[in-house]
Amino acid sequence: MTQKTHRPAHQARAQATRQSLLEASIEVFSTHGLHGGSVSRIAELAQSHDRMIYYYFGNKEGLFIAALEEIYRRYNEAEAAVTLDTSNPIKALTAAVEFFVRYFRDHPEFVTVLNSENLYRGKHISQSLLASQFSKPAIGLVDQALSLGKQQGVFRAETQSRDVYLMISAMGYFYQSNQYTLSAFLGEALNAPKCYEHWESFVIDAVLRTVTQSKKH
Amino acid sequence: MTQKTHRPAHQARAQATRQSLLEASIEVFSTHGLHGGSVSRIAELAQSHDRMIYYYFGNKEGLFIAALEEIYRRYNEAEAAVTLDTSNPIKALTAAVEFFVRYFRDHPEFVTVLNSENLYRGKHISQSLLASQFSKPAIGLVDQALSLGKQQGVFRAETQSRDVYLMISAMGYFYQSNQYTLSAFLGEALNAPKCYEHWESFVIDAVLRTVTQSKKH
Amino acid sequence: MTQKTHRPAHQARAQATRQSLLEASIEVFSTHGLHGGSVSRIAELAQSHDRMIYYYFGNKEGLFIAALEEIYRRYNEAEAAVTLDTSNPIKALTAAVEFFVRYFRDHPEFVTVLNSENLYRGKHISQSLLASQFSKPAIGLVDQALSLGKQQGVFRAETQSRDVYLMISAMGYFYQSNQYTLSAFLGEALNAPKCYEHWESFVIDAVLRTVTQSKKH
Amino acid sequence: MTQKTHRPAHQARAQATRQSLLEASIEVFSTHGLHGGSVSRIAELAQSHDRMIYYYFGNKEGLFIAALEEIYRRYNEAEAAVTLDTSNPIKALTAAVEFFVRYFRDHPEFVTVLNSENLYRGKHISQSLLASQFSKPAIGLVDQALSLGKQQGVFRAETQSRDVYLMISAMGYFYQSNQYTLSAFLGEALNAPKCYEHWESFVIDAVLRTVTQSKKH
DNA sequence: CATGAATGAGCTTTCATTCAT
DNA sequence: CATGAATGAAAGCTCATTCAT
Repeated sequence: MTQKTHRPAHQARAQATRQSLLEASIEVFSTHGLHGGSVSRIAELAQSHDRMIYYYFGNKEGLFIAALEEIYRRYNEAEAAVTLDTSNPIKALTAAVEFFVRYFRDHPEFVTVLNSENLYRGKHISQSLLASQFSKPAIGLVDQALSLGKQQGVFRAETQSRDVYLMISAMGYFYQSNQYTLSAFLGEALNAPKCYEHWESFVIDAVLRTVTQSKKH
Repeated sequence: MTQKTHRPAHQARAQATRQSLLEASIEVFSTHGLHGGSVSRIAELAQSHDRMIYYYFGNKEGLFIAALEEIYRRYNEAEAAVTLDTSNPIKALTAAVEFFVRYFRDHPEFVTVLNSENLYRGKHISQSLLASQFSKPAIGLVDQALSLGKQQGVFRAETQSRDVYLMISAMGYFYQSNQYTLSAFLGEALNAPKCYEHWESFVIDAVLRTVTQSKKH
Repeated sequence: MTQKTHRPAHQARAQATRQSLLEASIEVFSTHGLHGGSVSRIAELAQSHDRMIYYYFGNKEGLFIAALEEIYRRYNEAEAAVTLDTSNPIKALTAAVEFFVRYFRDHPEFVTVLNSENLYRGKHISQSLLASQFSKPAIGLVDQALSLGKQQGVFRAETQSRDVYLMISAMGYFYQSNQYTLSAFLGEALNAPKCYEHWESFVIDAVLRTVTQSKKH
Repeated sequence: MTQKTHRPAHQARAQATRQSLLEASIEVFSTHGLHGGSVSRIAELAQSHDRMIYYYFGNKEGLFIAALEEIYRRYNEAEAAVTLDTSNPIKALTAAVEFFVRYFRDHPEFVTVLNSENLYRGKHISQSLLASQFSKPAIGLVDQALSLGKQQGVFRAETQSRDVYLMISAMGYFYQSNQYTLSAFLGEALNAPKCYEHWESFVIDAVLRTVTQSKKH
């Protein structure tokens, strides 16, 4: 019994250490990549020790997998928190687009860590046991809005949720992911607020035009 | 003067060494990133020596800049080689989309090296003197097709080439760049030919619907 | 007093833990040496924890000393279990030789742990309090056989038990200890049964020829 | 041509670096074993840098293999330098025994490095390309003396060089290799000069008695 | 009696880079 | 134009050990 009274304090501290390492790893991996981010820098940022990374995550790769799972978890969590207007499919789809575009803009670490993972050909996500959990609900938001619109005859029946989800993701993700080369290429700073707003409305427009029933008569 | 007479042979060999190092660096940087790709591996792949990298490119960063410029040069070159059907704007835009989507698919090194550059916030492209050369013609293909369509009243006048270029790039690039995480996420292999074809036609459809004049009366 | 009543159960469990750690340490030290064998591997093999090693043996060196004492104890125990034919000195000496040669063959951990101890110049055995206990009876077996032979006038009087003991040990130990380099060196596998038998009979022959009274007239 | 005049100085220095690292490795490996001896300690002792070990020997294991080959080379060289009295087989065999016993005594690094190699089950010697070179001449000395004695009818015809070589090696090697545990065990310092001399004469006596034709009539 | 958490020093190895010829 | 030699910093990881329950 004495053990049980003591353990919580122990575990709380342990959990704090683990969490700060995980947090630090996301920060470091997202700014330097898997290879560029060193365990010592992560440990330092977490105000812990290299050794603890091996204690909690086995090795650097294990930490990267944990970081990957964590950013996916947050992504899903954020998506699950969105509630759409179920009466108006256009409003609903617009809200969905806004969510994705803004999520990528506000979470650059999601974008860069995923790029790292893709550089290594997805070898870590395939090792993750939690990955399958995340795969399901992801398209949910788009699917919801699309189904609604199809029912009401506003959206074309043949449109696939998967394609629209990819379209939205692509346009939101790419804009954030490649902002530096694009800015140099196009000669304008893509991260300027005005620029962002313009892009967001363009994406909304493009998506709606893509899924909406053409008005013929 | 005597030097000049036997320079050519020298220069040819030197150029070959330089070129093979550049080629090898694109290969290595694209598969391991800037940090993950080591100079010794590049030298080995080029069947040359580390020292030569410093001789020709100053340092690793200089080599990366050169690699970056090279893949951009090839990208522009490929784009310049495309000739559009100037009579039919829809055909022309379709051809442009096909070019971009296929270029990203067939040149994964372009995609991964650009991702590396964006991870480092575009610090190398901004150092490049040749970068400005590449910035101009890039949107040309899209602009050409779009202008044509606008003239003929097929495409909406308010559509901007920049936005459409970004849309096409995003959809082509993202599909290639994130194929590994997406495949895990969606539960299907995105690099399967059928999958590719489906996506390509979806992108064409989406782009056309986005730029086309709605048929009202 | 209450403590004493439930001690036995506690002690039995404790003894089991201690014993399994000791056993595991012999296994690990004998295959990896003192430096190469890590406490974590020992703890793992014993299905216990690193911490227990410090609890029971103070530190890694203490564990090594205990392992050393244990293999010596077993060696002495095995020797004490041998009973010689007291009527026939040649048979007795032959039996003694067989015991030693076979003991080294069947207990490679004895050989390798002793090699480790000698690498460190006997610094642990000199710290052992039990070491003196083991020193006495060791030569007993050889001494017994030799004395018998001397009494009967079969063995030369000037032969010293110590020298014959060393001779037997050397030939048995070296064959086992250096089997890998010797096998590479001689081009034949010394651990083959036939090879072993040949060597054993050669050792017996050499020892007997060394101690036996020359037949002069 | 200019290159050729410069190279020798280069190579001489390089050879010196390589040699000092090799020398230092023998020293360190022989006193601490393969695992216990660290590359940094070796580099320090050689007044060079860790990095140079990897430059010249690939890795730690490569250095160990080189060290192993070197001590074997020296052993063979020393043996090849011995010239036996070809007229007197007893003198010749005595000289051979003396050589081996003294070689092990005077070259403890040979003994300890070989012990290390045997701890690792000969995994390095089997990787060595030079190993086969050393295997041949090794028994030569014993074989020479033995053949001579057999010709003259002094030594028994059925005695095998291999067995006698092993016998001599075993008695010389074991005495040196296990001197620390034996000293503790027997209660006397085996490395005392008097002790050594006694053992040497005992070995000579034992070997001669083993191979000599019994005087029957 | 046992165990999770933490620690700091040390390990082997690889890195990008420079020197001398 | 090219190459062997050298360098110092830093990488990922494992080590034996101690602390606090």
